[in-house]
Amino acid sequence: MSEGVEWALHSCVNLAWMEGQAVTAAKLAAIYGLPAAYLNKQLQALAKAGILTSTSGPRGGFRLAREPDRITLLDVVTAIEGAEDAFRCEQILRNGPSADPEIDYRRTCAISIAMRKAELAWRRELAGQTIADILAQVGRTAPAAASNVRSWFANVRP
Amino acid sequence: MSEGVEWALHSCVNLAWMEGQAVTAAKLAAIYGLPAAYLNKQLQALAKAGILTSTSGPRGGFRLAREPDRITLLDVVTAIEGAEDAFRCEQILRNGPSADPEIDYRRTCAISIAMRKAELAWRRELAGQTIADILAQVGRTAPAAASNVRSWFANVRP
DNA sequence: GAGTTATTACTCGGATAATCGTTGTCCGAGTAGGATAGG
DNA sequence: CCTATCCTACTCGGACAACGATTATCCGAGTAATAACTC
Repeated sequence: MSEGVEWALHSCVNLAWMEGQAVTAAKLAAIYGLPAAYLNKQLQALAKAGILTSTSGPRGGFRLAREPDRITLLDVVTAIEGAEDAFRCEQILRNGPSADPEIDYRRTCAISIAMRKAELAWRRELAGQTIADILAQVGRTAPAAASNVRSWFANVRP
Repeated sequence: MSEGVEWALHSCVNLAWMEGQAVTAAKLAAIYGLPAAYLNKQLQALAKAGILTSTSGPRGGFRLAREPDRITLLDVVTAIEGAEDAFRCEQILRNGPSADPEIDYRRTCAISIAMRKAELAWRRELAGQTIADILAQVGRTAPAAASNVRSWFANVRP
């Protein structure tokens, strides 16, 4: 899985803590020492997926497009990784001795079905967790994190 | 996910139908028109994981190392893809403003925990399905497949 | 002083390379079966 | 005819390239704040 997923999730959490204030890609990258231009690329993907909104020019940057409890982890992962399954059935049965050109083996092949079942379980788990859940969890285990991030963004050299 | 997973799973099913008779990598590849040398690589991984046994020389080949109901889909996927999680937490929090060198963020970071939870759901689903389950499912939907494969292996040019 | 305009610095956005993992290929080590020669 | 030895063909096993995706970088289009200028 792309490393950008981790960056995107942490960026969403940080943006949630900024409560609607726009933050530039450069600052979001600097907080963890990430390459700014590349993180920018990931944030663009999030914007294209409707998770973030972007504004250009001075005082511009990114902000969450909707409330944290409306953003699931699956939304973020799908925005970065794409919507297709990790296991993609190539229908190799079409070249086998029992092949039938009429059949769509992505729907009938027992292996494909079993793998898809596992993938759906994964997706269901991700869809059941939102950015708000992450915020709440961090609020319990590391209550200082939110204000630390806010003051860091306030004091960082522009 | 590597395409070799699909090949490995189908090969395991075909080997199960051969009931202990050794089949060469070349034949297993020819049945679906796959590159023989590359499939051989995947089968080696399965052998190293203890899922298959391999014998060299004439009349050699691969066979299942244990009964199909003792081989889970997770066993096969792990043998090909490796044991580490798809989402690997790089602990970027270590570079953040609230960093603590003592903390192992792979265990405490809320994002890491949430992603791991989804991954475990995926693994649980795969671990709950065996090659025998696939065989049973195919036996219901395409009863001719097993004998088709057996006669194909019997008649194929050596 | 207020409004308007030109400027300027800043930010995203997409186009462009570098790196790494997956995919694909090849040849050598080892083995088992069979042919062969001897008893 | 039986047995032991040699040989041959076959198969796995790991070492060696090619391709593609991910990772990383750079510069241009657009924008909003700012400063200057006019009335």
